[in-house]
Amino acid sequence: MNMVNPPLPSETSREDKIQSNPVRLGARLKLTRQTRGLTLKALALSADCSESLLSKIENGKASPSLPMLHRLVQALDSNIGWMFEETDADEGVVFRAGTRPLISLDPLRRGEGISLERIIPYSQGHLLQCNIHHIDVGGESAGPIQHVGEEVGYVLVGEIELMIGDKTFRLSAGDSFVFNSELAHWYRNVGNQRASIFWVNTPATF
Amino acid sequence: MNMVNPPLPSETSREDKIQSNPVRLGARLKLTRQTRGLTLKALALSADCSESLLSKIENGKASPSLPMLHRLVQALDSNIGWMFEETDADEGVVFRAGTRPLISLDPLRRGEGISLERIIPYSQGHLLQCNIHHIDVGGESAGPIQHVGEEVGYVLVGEIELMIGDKTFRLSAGDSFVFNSELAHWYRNVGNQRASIFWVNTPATF
DNA sequence: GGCATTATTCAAGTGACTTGAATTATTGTC
DNA sequence: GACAATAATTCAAGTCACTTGAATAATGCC
Repeated sequence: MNMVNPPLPSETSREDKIQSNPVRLGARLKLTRQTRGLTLKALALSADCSESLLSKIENGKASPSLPMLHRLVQALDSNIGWMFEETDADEGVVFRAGTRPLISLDPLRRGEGISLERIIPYSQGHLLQCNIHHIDVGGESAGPIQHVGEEVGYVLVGEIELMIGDKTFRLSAGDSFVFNSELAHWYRNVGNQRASIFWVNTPATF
Repeated sequence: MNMVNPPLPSETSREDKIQSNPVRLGARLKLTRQTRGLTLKALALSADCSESLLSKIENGKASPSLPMLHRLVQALDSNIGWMFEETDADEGVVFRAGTRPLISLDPLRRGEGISLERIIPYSQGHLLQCNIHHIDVGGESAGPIQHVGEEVGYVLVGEIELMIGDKTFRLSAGDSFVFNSELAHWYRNVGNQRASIFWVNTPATF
């Protein structure tokens, strides 16, 4: 190695050290927050920290302390483990039935008796969000998150009542729907068995 | 009808008169602008008007003069006609199983023994494309159309072989996949019954 | 303890968009 | 053609989500 020109000490090294991990963690946190339709302010409030700190964490300019991270994932109704989960964003991913990550949602935020089965893993670089919504008998979604974008779905099994805007539909297995995400929407299992909906939507950040 | 309490004259009526058409035109314009990735400022610049006017037009608070509208669609590389075209894009659309338009595809272009069932009607103004691919026994897709974007799918019934990039997967009912549209992809029915795949992809203009 | 490092906050700044009052065109009516 | 009425357009100010930088509080290491 050239002794006259030793490796630059500052510049990148500092940034890199900060970013090596945090940049991915940050991105994951951001994506999670956006998926939940939360603003920095809102998350900051429920995780009890400042808006600006969140901004820095999400952009890899700071890495949260463990207690902080814990409060964050809690507020996001996620868990620390899978913030670090490895995923392959740009090669194809195939998931077998029954092997997909299952997420139980905060009833207050997302609804009663609903769990999501992830079709598209959380990782950077995905354009779409896709989950199978499993709705227990009598379960229903909470207040809708309204955002720009579009939603498509297909009822795999069960009987549900779906409200889009001011209209109500009763859907059975095999029925499908599309609507603009800005329309208020809400659903409920009205059958006597667990219902499943294959649901795709464009992210809030569009 | 009660003559003592005639319908309220002002309040809503004025708003409604303004909004009746423009609100939809505005929404359409906004969607188009967003699809093009333009900001209000940018569009205002190239259509030679003020940012605030655009905001009002998009929100149905004003309706553009014809010259103005012309400059707008020109800047958006669209045309006035389809700004007024009827689509079910803005209200939700529900399709019952078995009532969806079925399209048999040109074997040369799309493949042998494949027909598509439209989940999202083929009208402009939709962000997503979505179809159920029905593949006859032994049927297979033709050369893939490669474009930027993302694809998600879910095997509803049957056994298929799916190639993504340089990998091959054998999928059964309930399995799902996601991949970047730029990767070459191809599929084939390898079972002994008709196979169906619920398939969503982002348009090229994403 | 003292010192460097880094997490965290506060306050100010930016960019995209919205709103309201003021101005300019358009339109209809006599 | 003139005169209101009405609505299109602009300017300036306001809001909202987010980012940045300097200041402060923790933390860990010697």
